[in-house]
Amino acid sequence: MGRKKVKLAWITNDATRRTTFEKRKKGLVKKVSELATLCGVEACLVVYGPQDAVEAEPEVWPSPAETARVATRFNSMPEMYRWRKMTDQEDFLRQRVAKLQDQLRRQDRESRELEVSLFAHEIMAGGRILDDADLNDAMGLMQMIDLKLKQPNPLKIQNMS
Amino acid sequence: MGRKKVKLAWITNDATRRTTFEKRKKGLVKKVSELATLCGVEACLVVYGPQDAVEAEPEVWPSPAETARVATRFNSMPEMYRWRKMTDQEDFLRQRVAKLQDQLRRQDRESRELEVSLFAHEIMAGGRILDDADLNDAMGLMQMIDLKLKQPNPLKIQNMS
DNA sequence: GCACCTATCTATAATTC
DNA sequence: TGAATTATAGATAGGTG
Repeated sequence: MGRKKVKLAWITNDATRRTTFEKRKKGLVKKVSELATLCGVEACLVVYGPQDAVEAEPEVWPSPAETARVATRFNSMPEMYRWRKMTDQEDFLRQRVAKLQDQLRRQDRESRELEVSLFAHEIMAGGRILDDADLNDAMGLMQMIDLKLKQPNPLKIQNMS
Repeated sequence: MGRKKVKLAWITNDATRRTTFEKRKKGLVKKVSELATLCGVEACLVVYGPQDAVEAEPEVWPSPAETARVATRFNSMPEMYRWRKMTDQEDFLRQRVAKLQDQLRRQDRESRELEVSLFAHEIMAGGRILDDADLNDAMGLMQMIDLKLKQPNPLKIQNMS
């Protein structure tokens, strides 16, 4: 995407490599955020600076808290590629959710998706004061979790962390 | 980058959104790998599929093992150190969140129930089955939310995981 | 739905200030 | 040294079979 085609190999020139790094890192963050927004999916990106750099802080998207959450979720699923099968319970939940999602789409799809995103982000990021309405959301979630806990669960997966 | 300029917002059309998701995810993986090669840096990318998808397998680069390593490295960093350089992303998130909060306030009781269900689904979609430890974590989260509710906004970011 | 196509839009390499 | 500028390579939205 520039004046010349670039060979896909380590850039030996220090200045060029550093410039390229900063430019592409920025573009990458933008792309990841776009994907998350456009498609409403969860994603995270971690880019460490050069090893020789004094500041070894990584560029992260989205916020570190969110990233840590996604990363933890990833790490806690050593057998993640076997999640095809699901319990009757989970199936039921998915059906219900699917139905709910249909309703969502009929009403106010856009805003609703954004709301869910907001709620998840906010709860995890913990960056602001939650109002009563939010508390209700959280309470509702807690009830659901609690309910699920109290039901027999035939497919118990170990959590590594 | 196509026939038309795309609005940076959730794509409502299911087919379009899915196509875009697959295309961009692929492009993103390529970009991340290029950055790592060209600049000799460590980086990782995790992209989850739509929450309503049955297969909850995330797209991961580099290999899952490598990603887990980078993610672990990230998670093991001291908290404050991690937060330092996130100003831009945080501001971005906050702006988005502020806008979303407005919409959130307009929701009626019924829609709230749907949101909670969807949020719960997001958790379930990860394939996790909550156990007692998870419940305790959630309870802790709730306490924290409650605390925040009763205190003036400290504008302090905290890690809840 | 999926693979391929290509007009356009973006990202960015090289260059300039 | 770094912030613009510009020319191109690259990514991709909408279309086709």
